Amino acid sequence: MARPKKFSRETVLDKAIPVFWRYGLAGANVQQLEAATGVNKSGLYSEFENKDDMFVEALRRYLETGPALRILSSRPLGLGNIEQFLSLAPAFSGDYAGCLSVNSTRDIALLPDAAVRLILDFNETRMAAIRKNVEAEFPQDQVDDVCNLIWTFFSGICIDANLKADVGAHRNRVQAFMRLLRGSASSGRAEA
Amino acid sequence: MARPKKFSRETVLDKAIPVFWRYGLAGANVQQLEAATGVNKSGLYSEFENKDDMFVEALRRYLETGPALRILSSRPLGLGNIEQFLSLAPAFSGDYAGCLSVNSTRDIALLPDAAVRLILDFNETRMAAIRKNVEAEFPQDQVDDVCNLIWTFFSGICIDANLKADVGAHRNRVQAFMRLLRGSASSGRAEA
DNA sequence: AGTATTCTGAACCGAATAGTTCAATACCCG
DNA sequence: CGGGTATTGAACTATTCGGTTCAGAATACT
Repeated sequence: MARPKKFSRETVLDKAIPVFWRYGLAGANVQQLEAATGVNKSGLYSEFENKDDMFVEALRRYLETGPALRILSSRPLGLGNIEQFLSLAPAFSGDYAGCLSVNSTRDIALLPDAAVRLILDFNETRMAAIRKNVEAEFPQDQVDDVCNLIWTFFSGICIDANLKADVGAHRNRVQAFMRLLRGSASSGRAEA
Repeated sequence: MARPKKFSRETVLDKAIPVFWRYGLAGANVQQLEAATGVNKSGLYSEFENKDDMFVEALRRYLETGPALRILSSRPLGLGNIEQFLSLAPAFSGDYAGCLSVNSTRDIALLPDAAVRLILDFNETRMAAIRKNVEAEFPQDQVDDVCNLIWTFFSGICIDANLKADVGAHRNRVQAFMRLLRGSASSGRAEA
């Protein structure tokens, strides 16, 4: 009957993600999005409202398909999951590293409301997932602090990844941080 | 003889800094810079080559006048300086928070070479200053790791500050991190 | 007042931008 | 083959952008 779709919304978004990742919403232009997705401007604008919409949908897909929540909810809960999260959630695949969501918090002043909401909402659910793992290993009165430390550390890793995507250095840093956390966990329980 | 200068290069840069800080190089436009500095476009372009140049000079001035190195080299060296650095270096003055340099590493793909060099160079000297303080309190084999932790934590703080500039939460996070560090320092020395 | 300098305002330019439109074509399937 | 949809290409608009130019106003000193 008819010609079938050559591209799916999802694959287009997957290819648009690295562009926004690297250049941000303001820094990315439609030509780059055409080149990266392999889809014509006409095609893009038939699938998305505008560049902002494209960005929001890319960010949504990024957050939905990313490994963070899956990693953080795997059993058993505990610092093992945190280590996995810190190791794997900031992607180090080929060209780009870090995290689109963390990068985007830097651009927060320029983002459409929908994107800001996505970021804030996901920050909450991600933090809740982190917390469940922390609660499994730390006394209650330390949980807040440890969660904040983990999140801050994660953000720092992601930003630094823009500068140099060095897998080895990344692993070392995560391990050093985990040693610190584990030391704190055991001494914390010893005190309790 | 002649009309004296109404604005100085330095005050203009000081007023331009928050604009780049908040919107980034790509996200800031000349109109915003005019409004923020109170200087006409003609005036700006008589003082600076172009927008890129304005950004580079703003970043340079930011790094030169910022408190980081001063804090980190005050005597005695040690974790006290680190705490001061983490507490004060990310500015929380009024509207804007975080750090222009950290924010700019997110935009690294769009920055002029001179800006990239500024960031990398200052990262090195800043890291060297951090290291001197760490060496005063940690056994040699832990120094690298601890330095990386501190820097990563700092970056994380700065990025998160774009989202919510909460002075109280900031202080709590720094203190929690310092507790962790101090615990590690004492146990590290005990082991040695 | 006269003069040298600073600064502004506004007009202007070319390039790049996001976004629209539509005719032409590629494609699949019955 | 032919009908119908997916996609492209290109032309086009409108806006914004960075950047230039320059005449004239503001200012301070002699």
